[in-house]
Amino acid sequence: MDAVLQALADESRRTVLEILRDHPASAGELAAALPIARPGVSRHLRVLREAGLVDVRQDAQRRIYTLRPEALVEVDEWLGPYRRLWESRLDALHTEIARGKKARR
Amino acid sequence: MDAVLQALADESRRTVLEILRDHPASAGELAAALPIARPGVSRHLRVLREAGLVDVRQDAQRRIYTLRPEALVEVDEWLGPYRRLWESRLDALHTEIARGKKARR
DNA sequence: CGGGTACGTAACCACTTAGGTACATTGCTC
DNA sequence: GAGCAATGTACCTAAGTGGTTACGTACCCG
Repeated sequence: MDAVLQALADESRRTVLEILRDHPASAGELAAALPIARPGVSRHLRVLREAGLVDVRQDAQRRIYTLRPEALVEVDEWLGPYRRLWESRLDALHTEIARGKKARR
Repeated sequence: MDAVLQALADESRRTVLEILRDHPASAGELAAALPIARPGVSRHLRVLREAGLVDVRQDAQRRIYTLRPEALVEVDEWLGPYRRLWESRLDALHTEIARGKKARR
């Protein structure tokens, strides 16, 4: 969990994920899509790899990265207890609005 | 979003949120629950405040912090497109398992 | 085998961050 | 107003992070 959130805290890494959400991509492709140089991207990819957010497969000289969305399940689960809270708040808000409408009649 | 994820990347700050999930707490209480000194906690709280994750209310000398779970809606929304992916993967896995069972008969 | 391609890693620098100690501030109480 | 309690801020230091350039390595192709 910690590794995943740590990885997500950097925008460049989130961008990588967004690209991989569409299709697998080589390290070079990803580097081309980011405003930083290749070695930096390489390190970003390492972080994502170690956090379990991506998989790599080798194709001759190229390394093809693919998304492993399962890793985000952890975040989703962490969110669970908070989700209940904000949902009940939203419910309260809706009730309030409904009451407001009634009162305004 | 960035501010929120940045805040969540630190474990101490997540711990603060977990405490506040149960009940509002003063800065002092939170400091007592963490392994770091009060000034550090104060700074963590500032990050959380600026990310919109907590609210503060003043009660004499004390500052009472309360959770603002709505801020996490952003994370939940960001997760959306990935959730679809991992859910479809899990579906595929279940299908695979079902097929395996059939084959083993 | 020589050369080009696609990566990753090492070394280095600038900047940020987390923690601690010391101090300032605010508000109650006597 | 003096004194104590609760908290935030300033300042310092150690450690981590992101970026770059230079270099090493594996692989295909002629």
